[in-house]
Amino acid sequence: MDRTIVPESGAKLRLVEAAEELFAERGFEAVSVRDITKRAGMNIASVNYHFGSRDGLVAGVMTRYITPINEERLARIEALERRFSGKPVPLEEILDAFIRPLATQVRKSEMSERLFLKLVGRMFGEQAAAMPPVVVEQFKVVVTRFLKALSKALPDLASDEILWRMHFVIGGLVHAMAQDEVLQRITQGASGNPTVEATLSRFSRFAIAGLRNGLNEEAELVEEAEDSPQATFNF
Amino acid sequence: MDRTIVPESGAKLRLVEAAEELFAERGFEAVSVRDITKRAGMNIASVNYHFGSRDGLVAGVMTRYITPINEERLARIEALERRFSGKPVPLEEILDAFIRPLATQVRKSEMSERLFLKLVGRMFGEQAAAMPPVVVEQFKVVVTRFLKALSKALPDLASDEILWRMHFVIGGLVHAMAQDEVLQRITQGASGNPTVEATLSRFSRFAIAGLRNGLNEEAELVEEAEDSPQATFNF
DNA sequence: AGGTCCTTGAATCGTTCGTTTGACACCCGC
DNA sequence: GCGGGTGTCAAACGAACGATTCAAGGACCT
Repeated sequence: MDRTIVPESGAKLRLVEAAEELFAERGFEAVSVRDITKRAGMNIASVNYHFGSRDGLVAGVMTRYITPINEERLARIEALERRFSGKPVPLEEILDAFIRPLATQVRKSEMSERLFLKLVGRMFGEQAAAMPPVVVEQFKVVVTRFLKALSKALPDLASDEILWRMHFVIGGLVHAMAQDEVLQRITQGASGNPTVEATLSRFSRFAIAGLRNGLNEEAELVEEAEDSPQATFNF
Repeated sequence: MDRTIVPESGAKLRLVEAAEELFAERGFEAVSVRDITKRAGMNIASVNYHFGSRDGLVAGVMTRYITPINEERLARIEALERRFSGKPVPLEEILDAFIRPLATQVRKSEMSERLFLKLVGRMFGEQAAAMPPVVVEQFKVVVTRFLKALSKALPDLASDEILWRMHFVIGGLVHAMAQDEVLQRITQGASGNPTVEATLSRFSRFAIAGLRNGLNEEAELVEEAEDSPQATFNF
């Protein structure tokens, strides 16, 4: 028994693939090992044999999907910093390096686009606390790296503020990915069936504006009252 | 037995209050009726007696918290439209009418600020599908009403696009509320312990910029390639 | 052919879950 | 003072859960 996280043997692979689909469809907590092994056409004991426990399988699924995304993020941001050789990388490029890996990895997946995005979205929405330490550590590296790049791109913003805005960005991203049926229900299907590319593109434009908020603007339209900017959130 | 949604009798109230705290702390699915009745100091059967089922209690909790928020949202947007008498309401005011009720209702709550926001955040993040029909219907009204106001405030934006951006806004809001420990962990506590007001204020500024993106801008800094704006999300 | 290791099979473990039951106490109007 | 709701109680229900057990299979090497 090799209890490696990323599966290679056929049996482990079949289990993760069955688990992925079910997790994406119903959520992590609503799927039992019996559901998973049934879909995979395997015995109930196989999960515990190959992954040690149900949590081990969950960790395997998460690692399998988040690791390549974060690796591509790091590769992209490093390439950008090399390309701009010390100079600040434009905000658009940084955010692109953060979001685009979701689109490129979805193409490599066996799952449909919709299920893939739901799965990744659910990982943050429901199971942020259950992420395997390897993934958490990797995510810390990603955040640190991107924070540094963002600080150079937005020199007038405190790093606290950048972190907050990144937090909002991630939230919108996760929500948009995992809760698409909310939008479908509210709009009664008026928004069509957008592709992953289109949705992420739409989101990118939204997020960039939010990240850059308050900078590089003429402030000619913001008729805000400037008094007590901290005591109220009336802008 | 009165199986009304919003509790009035002492016993029902004690149950919802105990349930609220536990749901906020651990999430909806991780709390059993035994946990709830134990904290409330009541018998296991009391949940089924007073609410019909565990789901009935969940619905009661949701209704109790979301209903006043949505009612205040509607009251605020109607007051704004009256005040501006047909003219477009400024975007800042609209978003304020959407977000501020979270802050005003949190003050009326018995729970701590942090738990309250986590609870409301979890309702959308985990349990969007389990919302009682009353709340869903009310939320549709809110969305419709705010969409109309936003369409007038952002006349150059298609209503599809506005809906998408509202979706992103709600996602960021939910994520910021429910997943605050993610930020805490990543920043290692460097961001301090912000108040609800400060967090919502910070978020409002972010969201307004995202909503207004592409409009009222000089576009002097956006060095985007204008070709094939749909096929890629590289801006 | 025999032996070893890896993998699967069916059955079952103990636990926890939401829910139900039936007895018991209380209160209040007739 | 007495019957009929109303609420609470301990106890138990059946179902589902993750995990474990142990025997049997099967591949591979000597």
